[in-house]
Amino acid sequence: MGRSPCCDESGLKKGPWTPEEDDKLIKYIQKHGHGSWRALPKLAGLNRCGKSCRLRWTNYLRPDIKRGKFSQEEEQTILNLHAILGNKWSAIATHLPGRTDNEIKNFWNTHLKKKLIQMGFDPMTHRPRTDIFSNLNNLIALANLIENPMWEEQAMRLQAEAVQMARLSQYLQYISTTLPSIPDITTFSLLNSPKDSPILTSAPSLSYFQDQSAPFAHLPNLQTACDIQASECATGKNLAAGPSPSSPWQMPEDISPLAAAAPVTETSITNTGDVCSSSSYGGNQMWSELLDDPLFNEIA
DNA sequence: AACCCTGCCAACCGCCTCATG
DNA sequence: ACATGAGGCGGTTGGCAGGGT
Repeated sequence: MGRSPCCDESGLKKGPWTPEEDDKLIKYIQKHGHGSWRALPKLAGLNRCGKSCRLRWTNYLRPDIKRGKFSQEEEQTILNLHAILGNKWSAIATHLPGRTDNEIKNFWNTHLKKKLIQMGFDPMTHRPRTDIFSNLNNLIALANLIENPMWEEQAMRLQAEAVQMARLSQYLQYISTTLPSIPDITTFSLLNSPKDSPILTSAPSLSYFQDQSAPFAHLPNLQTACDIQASECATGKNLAAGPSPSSPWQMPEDISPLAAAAPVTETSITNTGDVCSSSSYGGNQMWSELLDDPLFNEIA
């Protein structure tokens, strides 16, 4: 127990790594493997603590690391997994080959968290924020739309089309990527260590995804709303790529909520009375939550 | 040109878990 | 059962780069 003393040792170099140090570390590990990280710095001729070497290797020097911008797909996966796992960056990283937990954590903190907040979602719970200020834009948009039925009609139509495309995409993705492992619930169970997994501590059943306690249970169900048959997707078999169609994040690239972040608050509000409205950003449920919010009632 | 602000990301810190004796 | 060390993890920070004034 207790913290590792290695970094407290004086005389060891800290801060950014030089190319020479990188070179030494790479050459040593390529030749001998990392073995004991604690012993490695001495053996490799580095004036660093083992922890620093390990971090440098796992986060930067490892040959299988994928660098550069996160793809839309990766972004989607992170959102989906974060909704289930929370800040379990290492668990999330296992589903993004070539990405490190540190990189994902940074990406989350600098990009995705902000996007969720901008969209009116709580980045921790992935639920619509119900405080009045975070929904102020939604309220304003709603007020505008009430006075503009033409726009509403247009938006409803567009959104219905988008939802159909999303479902089709999910279905294709499901067929192409997940079909070989249909009975394999490990897609989900892998998301977490066994002791933490709600799946494994309860009966490992697909019914989990329909359970109200499931992470996405609070989110709108596209299937019932829009009468599109893709029930297979609803089982959440392709969770890493998209937990279930009930997730607001489960969208193809071109119409992902993030890609469409700006119009979302408006289009989703537009359809508050439409059967398809729940397909984005919480839809009816989001508004019922908002309207049920004591703060809202107090102001009203 | 100089300064300030903001965003980004590599690296560090401190705690936790696990393995071992 | 307990103590200890090593590795792993998530949160935080420091410094750089780029943009704005």
